[in-house]
Amino acid sequence: MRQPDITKEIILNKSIKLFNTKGYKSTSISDITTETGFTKGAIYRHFENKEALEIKAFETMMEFIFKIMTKKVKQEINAKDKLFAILDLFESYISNPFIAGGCPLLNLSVEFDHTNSLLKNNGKICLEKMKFGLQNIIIKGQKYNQIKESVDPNSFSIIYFATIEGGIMMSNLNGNNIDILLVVNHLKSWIQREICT
Amino acid sequence: MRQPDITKEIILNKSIKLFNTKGYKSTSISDITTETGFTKGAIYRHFENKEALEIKAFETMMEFIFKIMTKKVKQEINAKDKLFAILDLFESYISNPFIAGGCPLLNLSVEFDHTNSLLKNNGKICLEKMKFGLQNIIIKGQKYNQIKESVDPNSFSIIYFATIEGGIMMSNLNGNNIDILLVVNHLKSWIQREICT
DNA sequence: TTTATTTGATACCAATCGGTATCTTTGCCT
DNA sequence: AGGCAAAGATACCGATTGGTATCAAATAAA
Repeated sequence: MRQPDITKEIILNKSIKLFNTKGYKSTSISDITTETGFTKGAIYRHFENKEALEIKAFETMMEFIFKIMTKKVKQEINAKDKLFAILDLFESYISNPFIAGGCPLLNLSVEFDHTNSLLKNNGKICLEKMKFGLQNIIIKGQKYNQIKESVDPNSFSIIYFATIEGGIMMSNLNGNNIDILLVVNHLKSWIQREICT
Repeated sequence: MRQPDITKEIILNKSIKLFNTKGYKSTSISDITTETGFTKGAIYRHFENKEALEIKAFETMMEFIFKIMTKKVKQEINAKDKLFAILDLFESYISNPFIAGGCPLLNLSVEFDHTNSLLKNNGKICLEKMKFGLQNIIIKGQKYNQIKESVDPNSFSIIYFATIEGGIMMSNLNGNNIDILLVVNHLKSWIQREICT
């Protein structure tokens, strides 16, 4: 029974897994055929070329992450709990990742470091979007007197995100979640002491 | 005038540049031939295969970084200044990097994420070595009453290093040193307030 | 100056890369 | 049931991959 929509979804999901673990360039079309069980004919029917598949894969991953984060954030009512909820998501990232292979944004930023590709630009946009979301938590928190007035939303978002990413990198290299756990707890204590009222 | 030692050094140095900017897998032998002006014959005379060249390149990069860091650290006499000296090294990393293409350890950890290659293991060892050096600064600092007794050397080294790596990643993606500068200043203020006596 | 050895250039190899043209099969529509 | 468009399999393409065998030139040893 042929189900083209499902076929496309399988190709996309398996590609996501491969791209985010092996890397974009290191994943060949035949890697995808062996992983999906479909042939090149099927892949190239649903996606114009490899780059289009890469872009769609990255976009899908980031949308997925944003969706999870937004949901968790909306469940909390005050700024501190929102920031903590995001940290809790990453705490067990290595042992129980919502996407295999680490942070797609980190992976992309390293692999397409030197290039001027479309994909790198999409990464930049996602980083901005991420920062924007974090800044909003701070700004709203300040409005309701939950966050100190002295906190700069832009600086905070950069430090918060950079620290998480570094923790993911180290945990990924070590193959356990000791490092990310430490980093998350450190951020929590910092937020409690220096950021919240 | 043939100078085999210099030839080998040129091949190694150009490979370092290419591996750390384009990535190991994405750098082909012919990339190296065009960059060096030498042919495959020359490359394979001096290095057994591509993997051997990759390993030697990574080793050389890390030795270089360790040497610079050790020198800077030894120039300072107390723990706070040692920690600050390392941060100063990274502060202008993007605009004036000592190795092009970002942190070799970060790059390697992302590219060889899923593998069990020799190279990834070398990365793990370097991370441990880096942590060991940072821990030593803390332990000696505690001995001379420069660092609070309550500071755990292991946790500190992880948080310190992770935060720097995250800053490098973001600055690399954005193509400027705004992010790493912010991260460095944040770490300095944290060290001043929470780590030093 | 002749000989031997090292160095690096040349020409090739099979395997794999991303991509395409073509063909069979499937399932929907009339 | 018959026709037809869409879906996916097959077989191929030129280019590039890491790697090797061989050869010429340059240097060192005699």
